[in-house]
Parts: sequence; structure tokens; C-alpha cells
Amino acid sequence: MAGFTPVDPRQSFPELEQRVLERWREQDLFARALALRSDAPVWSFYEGPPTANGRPGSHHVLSRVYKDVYPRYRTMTGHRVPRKAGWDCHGLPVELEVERELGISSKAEIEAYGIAEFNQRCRESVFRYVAEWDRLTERIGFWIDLGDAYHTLDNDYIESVWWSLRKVWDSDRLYLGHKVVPYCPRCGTALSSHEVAQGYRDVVDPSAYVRLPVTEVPPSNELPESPVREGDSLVAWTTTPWTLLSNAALAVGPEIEYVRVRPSGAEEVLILARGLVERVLELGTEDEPPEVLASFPGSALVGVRYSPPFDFIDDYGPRGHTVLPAEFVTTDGGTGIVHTAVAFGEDDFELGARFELTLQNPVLPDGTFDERMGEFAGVNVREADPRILEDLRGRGLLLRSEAYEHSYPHCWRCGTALLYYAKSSWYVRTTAVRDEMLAINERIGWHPEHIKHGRFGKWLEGNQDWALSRERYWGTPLPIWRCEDTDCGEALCAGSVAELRERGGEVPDDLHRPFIDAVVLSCESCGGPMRRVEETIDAWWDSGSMPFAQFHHPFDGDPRFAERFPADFISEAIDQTRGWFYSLLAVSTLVFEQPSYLNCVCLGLILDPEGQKMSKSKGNVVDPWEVIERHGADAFRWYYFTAQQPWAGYRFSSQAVGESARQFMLTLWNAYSFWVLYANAEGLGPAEIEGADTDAARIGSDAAGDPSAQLDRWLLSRLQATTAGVREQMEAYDATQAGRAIADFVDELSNWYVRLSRRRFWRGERAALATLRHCLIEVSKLLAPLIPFISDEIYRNLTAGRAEEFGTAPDSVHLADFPAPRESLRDRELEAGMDAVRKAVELGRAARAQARVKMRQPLGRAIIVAAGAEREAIEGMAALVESELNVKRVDFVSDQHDLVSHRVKPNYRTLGPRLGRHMPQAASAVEALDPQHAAEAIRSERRLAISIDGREHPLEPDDLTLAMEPLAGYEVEAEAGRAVALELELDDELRREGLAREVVHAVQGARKQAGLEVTDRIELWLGGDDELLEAARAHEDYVGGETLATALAYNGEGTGSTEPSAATVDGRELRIGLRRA
RNA sequence: GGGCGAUUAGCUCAGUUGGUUAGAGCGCUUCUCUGAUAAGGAAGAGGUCCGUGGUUCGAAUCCACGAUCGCCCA
Repeated sequence: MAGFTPVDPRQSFPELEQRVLERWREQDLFARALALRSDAPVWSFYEGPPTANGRPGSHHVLSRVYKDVYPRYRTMTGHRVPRKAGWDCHGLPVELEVERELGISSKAEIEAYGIAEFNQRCRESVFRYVAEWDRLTERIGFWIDLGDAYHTLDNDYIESVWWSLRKVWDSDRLYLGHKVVPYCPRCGTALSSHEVAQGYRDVVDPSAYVRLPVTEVPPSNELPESPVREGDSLVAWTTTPWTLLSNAALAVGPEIEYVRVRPSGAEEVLILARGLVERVLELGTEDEPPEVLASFPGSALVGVRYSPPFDFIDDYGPRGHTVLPAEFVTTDGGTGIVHTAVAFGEDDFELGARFELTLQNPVLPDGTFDERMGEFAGVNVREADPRILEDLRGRGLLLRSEAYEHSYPHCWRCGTALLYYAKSSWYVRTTAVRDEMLAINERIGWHPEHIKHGRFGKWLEGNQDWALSRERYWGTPLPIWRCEDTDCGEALCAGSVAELRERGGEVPDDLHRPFIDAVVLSCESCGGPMRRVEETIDAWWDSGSMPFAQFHHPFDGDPRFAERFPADFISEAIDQTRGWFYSLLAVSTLVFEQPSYLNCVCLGLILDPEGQKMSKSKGNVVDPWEVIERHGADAFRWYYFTAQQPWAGYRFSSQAVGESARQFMLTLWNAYSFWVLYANAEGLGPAEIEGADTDAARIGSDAAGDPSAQLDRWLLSRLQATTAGVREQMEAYDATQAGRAIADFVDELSNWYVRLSRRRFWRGERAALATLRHCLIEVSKLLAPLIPFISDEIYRNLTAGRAEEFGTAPDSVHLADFPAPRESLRDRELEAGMDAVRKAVELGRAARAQARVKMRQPLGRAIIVAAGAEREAIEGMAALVESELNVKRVDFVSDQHDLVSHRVKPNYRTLGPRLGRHMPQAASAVEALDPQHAAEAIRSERRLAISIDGREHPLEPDDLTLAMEPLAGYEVEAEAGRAVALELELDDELRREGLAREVVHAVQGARKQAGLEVTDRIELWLGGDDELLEAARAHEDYVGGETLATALAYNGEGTGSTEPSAATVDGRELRIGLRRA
């Protein structure tokens, strides 16, 4: 028998997926899927490179399945979608991992260990878990070309990065700047703003209010006489007490009002902003207010000289230790007098530059005070805070200190609190292309939309120059060589390896440090030696360079760069707005003045079921393998696609995956296994299927009126609607809606079409088999991008070696074309009608439940309240309703009928906009209309009118909704103008039929107990209660047919039968004997 | 402190351009069906749609302010 592979309804999906994977591997299916589209237009995808120095987690599965689903979809819709993998290899995290392994934690130790050896370890470290990444990638069905992956550590990659930096250099946008930068003293390097962004934490720091005695008051040009006296104390405020050691000046707002006050009962005189007096002196409402001696603008304080809190360093230039005017001073907090330490803080630095304060930085790169700082020398600055406060207190300078909670940046990897620190660093002048970046951003399709002008757009608007250099080891070396003679000042940014050779450099085999550091060039202006600056670059620049660097563009003339630039689609977690999303955009704007991606799907966070962030320390991390082994990769994928919009984040657990997948995938699988069961029972082979296919193709034009053909047409029509919707959603990068639409269709297919068509399948009816097969095949194609394993399994078994309805079938769903809706098979009227029918059946079932009448007991009739198109639809499918509700007849009540009364309600949607504030009156006027009269008028399309405040308002038929309600006396279920009543009265005939059904029910139970197959024929003996036997006799054909009895005898015990079984039906005894015939 | 997003049933989530009885699934209780059966169907319990104002004839939906949570930034 040709047959289809039998399907186990309890198939283990993980096990099945392993078999499918095996098949894909054997057939090299991914390569074939690519080859199939080799001439098609490219739809470009860029892989955002992960680092393989850690194990992949559940959140990686999220990004990897989203990176998979749209490329698969586009492939099926006729595009070539090359998928080159990539690995991010450089950067501080890698160095940190190696430092941990080596048990070292400073740059000095790294250099003692040897940069070459250290970098060799980094090189090994970044591929440590690559095998596990590969394994997971394959297992979750993420099709990406791992064999052709790019690596950011390759010489070719580095050379392309150099090329891009040279372009930036040539446009004068790469410069050495001296700025205050966030700096990690442990890692010994400055951090870029997007790195800083990742490390904010709430911390409690001490804040200090410090007295600084006035020593000299210059003649005021504001007032006849300066309001300030020698010996007054300026009250300065800071949240970083350690910076007081290098206090250079004080800043005040020239427009802000300041006062001289003497606190109640005190001798001293303090100067601070007027608005902050009460807060600073901690005065309650009970306390006596301080005596205000004078009030004046901040400008009057400018030039006042004071005694600094510490005297370790006294050379700050002519304006050192005086009061300076500054716009950044506010009265939001503090005292209105801001302590300034030039080397620490952006505002401070700029103020220092403006007033030519000498830049003094008493902090060493390792975060400790230098030898000038007396007792504090060698102490870590932040650890010095308490001692500094103690020292100030001892000298009577500390007015007050309090704990101050604020959010402060920490190193995103090592957790050390950052210092804002004046350093020289290489910058990319991204601010010069800010407007261009904003314009390019307009061309990117963001999902969700609000990212464009929200998080990302706002970030671009506030753009700062990119601090590019890192004083580290394992990274792309910054290709800048400078003449040793600082007076010469010649500098070169190398744009290629060839250029280095031309300049006489001995280029090493490995472009990394320390080898590249040995390349010495000769200066073209002075002939002296040129050496490379020591810095490496921010690894984010590497990642932003991947569009060209992955192809060693422009050196190899690889056509793939142009073909795939820009990407049609990228996707990463939302934290990449400041990471990869930004670096890609910034680099391509600087280098190409173009976007490098046109669509971006942002993914949210994976939280545990309590909504907590998953982290190793909390122990709430879910290992992806646990989920895969338990529920399978498709279940995992299905959960991610349909549980939530991906950017909303997930409350994730293995159990949640199981629940979401069970409902959908088991339903699908059951429908599929059901089909295979009956197709095989019919012994359908290729020939029969071909014939049946013709039937399915013909269904659209099949004779109307046949209820089963109608059901087929309905399912096919729903399929077209679903297909159209899924295409639309997938085009819009909304796999969530697409998946949910498919789930709705599968639910209709299973719980309406299959359930109502069961008898047709038992009979082996070709049209039903063909329709269901066709729909399952099409569903498998719709599902292929989402759940590639199970869809392929279903597709292959239903098609392999056989034709599809509308063409030949390839041997995998992933080689198929994505379905397109066929308008000719769409029947919207039928769909609406079926809705009405389903509603009527639902109400009928509710009525039965209310009346507590079993489904098996046939009833005389159902009376359905419906009119118009709805009634016609139900009438057309009356047989269906009759069998669903087990009633002999379906009747309708129309408006004239006794059974029904009317209620007229206004249609707010149409009347509201017309009548506006008269709406409440209109509503009561409508409800006051005589319902029968209104119904009559609507039926005969006569105009009605209501009068409001003496004005006539004509009513269109659409302005009224007519609800019909059945009268009492029947078991009625009503809802929103629809109702179904059941006639409960039973005659003998109905009662007998009910009993006959009970007998069948009992026999089926006995069959099952005897372990018979559903297709086995039997010989049957019945005994027991007379009335039961009489009922069975009266419906002998029915009983025999239902139970597949070839012989039926009464009152016999049945020799040679299986153990006779006894059942009780309505309190009557029934004995059943049966034997396989 | 600023920006972005979220808040609907015990849980996970839908909810079209504002339209009058706010839904589904899971879970719970009770029935039912029994040739897909670890499925299906029905009923029940469960909601101040985060709060307060406002706009409107009408607000879960639009606006403002506030609360809580998350992310991002300073």
C-alpha cells in the first residue's frame, strides 16, 4: 500500500525535530534553499555578531529565531537571502575574562605577563564556546552560514576597519581631544558614552557642605561697596568630596540671588543662594530664621578670593581660588556655590579652560592620589572620602555632611565606579554628521515604531563626539603613526597594509599589538622615526564596520558588498540602540553618507515569571537546552513569536513555553494525524491523491447547496483570508500577528471543519480528504518560517513524491513558495454566514445545557431568531445546525411571529456624529418608538423620523438596530439580538431514538474495552431491558451502522464473544456481547 | 533629574478610526461529549480597564497631572 507514514498522535516533538534535523543535514537543505534562489533579487540581512566567549542563553535564542524568521519568509516569497554569520572578537569583556583566568587585575600585570601572550589567550578565549553556539544555532533551526562567518579579529577585517578610519581622518573628523571622559581606573581606560550607558547604578555617596573663608574682597564694580566681608564663609557643596583636594575655584550664577546670613545664635556669617538657606541650614518651621545681613546677585561675588579647603596644590593660575561666574549653576540643590576641580567633570573642565585655570590632576591612572597629596598619596580616591570629611570636620570647615543617593555610572564589566577625568583621547567628530544621521534615521523602519523618534531619535539629537580610543591591548589597533619629534608633529593615519609597506614599514603577520607596535615608519617631513600611538579602538567601531569589513571591502573588490548594502533587515535587543544600532548608523553615515540598514526589529528583555531580570546571581536563569529538550525548538520559537510582541519583553519560563505551544501545536498535530489515519484507511496512493486533488481544485466552483461542499468552500475561503493576512503581517515584520492568525485558522480547521466532517472522513470521502490535505499543506507553508521542523514534517508526509493541488511539490516545505491568496476561492458571504451558524449552534448548545438535556437525546426542533442574510445563511446550512444540535428540524421565527418581541435601539455609530449633544434625547426617542411598527418600517424600507425639540430628524434604516427576543415557553438562550429556542417536548419516537443512541454509546464503550480497532467489524448481541431492545430494533440500521455490526441478535448472550459487558442506561440494564467479525 | 515604554480577570495577553453588556487562553468549580479523546463543547465564579481631573452626547481608547514598574540617559 502506497500510504502515508503513519502518525503517532503522541509524538514527542523534540525527538521528531532531531529526525528532521538529520534529514536537513543529509540533504544539505539550507544550501539547496539558497541555491534555489540564486538568480533572485537579494534581500539583505546582517548578522549582529555575538561574542562566543560565554554560553548562549535563552535571550540569545530570542534574537536568533527573530533573525531567522524573516529571512526564511523572504526566501519563500522569492528572494535570495544570503546569511553570513559573524563573531565579535575584540574588546574589554574578552580581556577581563582572560584577566580572571590568569588571576590578574591591572594593566601593569598584563604588561608583565606579556602583551603577545595575553592577546594570544584572548584570541583563544573568544572561540571557547563557539562549538556550543554552533550546536544551539543548528538545533533551534536558525539558518545561517556558520562556515563562512566573519571574525572581527581577522587581518582582513582589521584592514577594512583601518580603511574606514582613514576616510574619517581624511574628512578631518578623527582628532585627538583633551576632554573629561568617564574613565575606569581599574581597566585603565576611558569608556565611550554607550559603554557608560550600561553601567548606571544607584549608590549612596557622602555629600559635603564646606565653609570656605573669604580672604580678600576686590572692589566691586556692581555696588558702591562690596557686600562681602573678609572672614565670611562661602558655603560650597559637592557630592564628590575627594575632588576637594584639588579645588581650583568656586562658581556662582551671576543672576542668582545670594545672601549673607548669620544663623540664629551663631557668630559666623555664611554666604549662599537665598533660595537654599532653609534647606542648607536644616531649618524647621519652629526654628528661628537666620538674620539676613545682605542680599545681592551672584555677580557681586565674582573675584572674591577665599582660602581653599586643602593646600597640597596652590598653583591654579591668577584666577585660582577665586569666585567665577558660570551659567551651569542652579538652585535646584546644594548651596548655589559650586566647588570646581578642573580635572574632574565636564563643566569644571570647560570653566577652567575659559578662565585659564591651570589643569592640575592629582589622580594617577590607577585611581589613587599622587605623591603631592601628602597623607592621601596612594589612597584610592573614593575610599579617601571619609578621611577627607574627617579632616575638614577637624578644621571646622565642614558645615554638614549627608548621605546622598544618586545614580552613578560604573564600569559596565568590572563594576568599578567611574571617574570623570581629564584625559587625551582620540575622537570621531560624529557631531558634524548629526543632522545627516537624523535624516538617515527617517529612512529606517523601526519595529516598534516609537523607537525612531523616541529612544533612538532622542539619542541622536543629543549626539556627542565618539570617544574612539582605548588604552588597551586586545582590539583593532588605532592606525595612527606620529613623528617622535613633537615639534615636527607629522601624523599619518594608515588606510591599508600596503600603505604601511610603501612607507617602509615591516608589516607583521598579525596586525594586533604588540606586533604592530614594532612598525616604525620614517617621517616624510623630518625623516625621523614615526611610531604608532598605543591605543586600540572601541570594539563598537568594529561591529559598526561589518557591512564592508565582512567582505574585506574595498580591497578584494568583492561584489557581495554592493549587492548587500544596505541591509533590508537587522534585529537585536533594544539595548543596542546605543550599541550596534548606533555604531552601524554612525559608521555608514561617516563613510558612505547612507543608512546601513532599512528595517530594525528591537527585542525586549527576558524576565523570569516574577518579572525579575534573569541573572546568574539570582539563579533564575533558564537554560535554553532545558526548554529544547522538554518542549522542542519549534515550541520555543512559537512561544517567542506569539506570546508577546517581541519588544514588550517576556515573563519567561519553561512552563510558559509548554503551555503556549501545547494548545496550538497539539491541535495542528491532531488534525494532521487524523487526516493520515483516514487517508491510509482508504488506502489512498499517489493515483487516488491526484484524483482527489482535482476535486479540491474544483471545489471553488462546485455545485452550491450541498452542505458538505459548502463546508469545504468555507474552509478554503478562510484559508485565503488567513493567507492574505499572514502575508501582510510578515511584510510588516509582525510575526506575532501572523502566528496568531494561523493559530485562529488551525482552531477553525480543527474544531469546526474536522469535527463536522468526521463522518465524511470515516466514509473516505475524497472531497473532504482533499480539502483538508490542501489546507494542511498550505498551513505548513505559512508556518514554515515560524516553526520550520514540524511544518516540514507535515509537508513532506503529505506531499512527498506527490503533486500538490496547484503544481509539483518540492521535497521540503523550505523549498516551496509562500502561499498567495486566491481571490477566486474567497467567499466573504459564506464566511459571514458560517459565523452566524456557529453562533446559532453555540446558543443552541447553551440552551441544551440549561435545560439539562443530553446531547444524545434528539429533540423535535430548534427555533432560531434571525432575519435577513443571517437567516438565509443558517437556512442554507440547516442540516449542519440540525446535526450539531441533534434536532429534527430548524425553524425560524420572523418578526410577525408570536414567539418574538422586538426591541429597537439606536445605532450610536451613525447617529452620534449627526446629532451630537442631542444624542441622549434621540436615544430615548428611538426607544419610545413602537417596536413592531419600527420593524415593519425597516422591512418595507419606509423612512422613520423622530422629533427632538420640535425638529424632525429622518432616520435611515442603518440608524436603528432591531433586537428580536423570543417569548417565554421555550428553553431560550439569547445574546446580542440573536436567540435560539429548543422545543423540549418528547414523543415516543424521539424517546426511542434517544435510547437507541444510548445503546450505540454503550456498545462503542464495549468495543473500546475489547480493544478493537475503530475499523473492525463485529457481530453483536444485545440483552436486557425490553424498552432498550425495542429502541435498538426500531433503529437497527442505525445501531448496526454506527457500531459496524455485520450481525445483530437480541436476547442472546453471544457464544464465543468477548466477555459480555453490562451497562446501565437511564437506570435500565443493557447486556452487550460482541465478537470481531 | 530627563527621555521612552508599560499598567485590562488569579496568571499570560487581545481590544480596530472614541459608540453603550470589555474579550480569549490557562487555572478553578460543575456538567457534557466520547470513532481526533492527556482533545472538544456548555455553564459558573472572577474586572473601580492604575488613580484624579478634563475634552465629548458618549472614554479602556483622546488630553493633562499623578502613582507604580521596566528600560535608557544625565
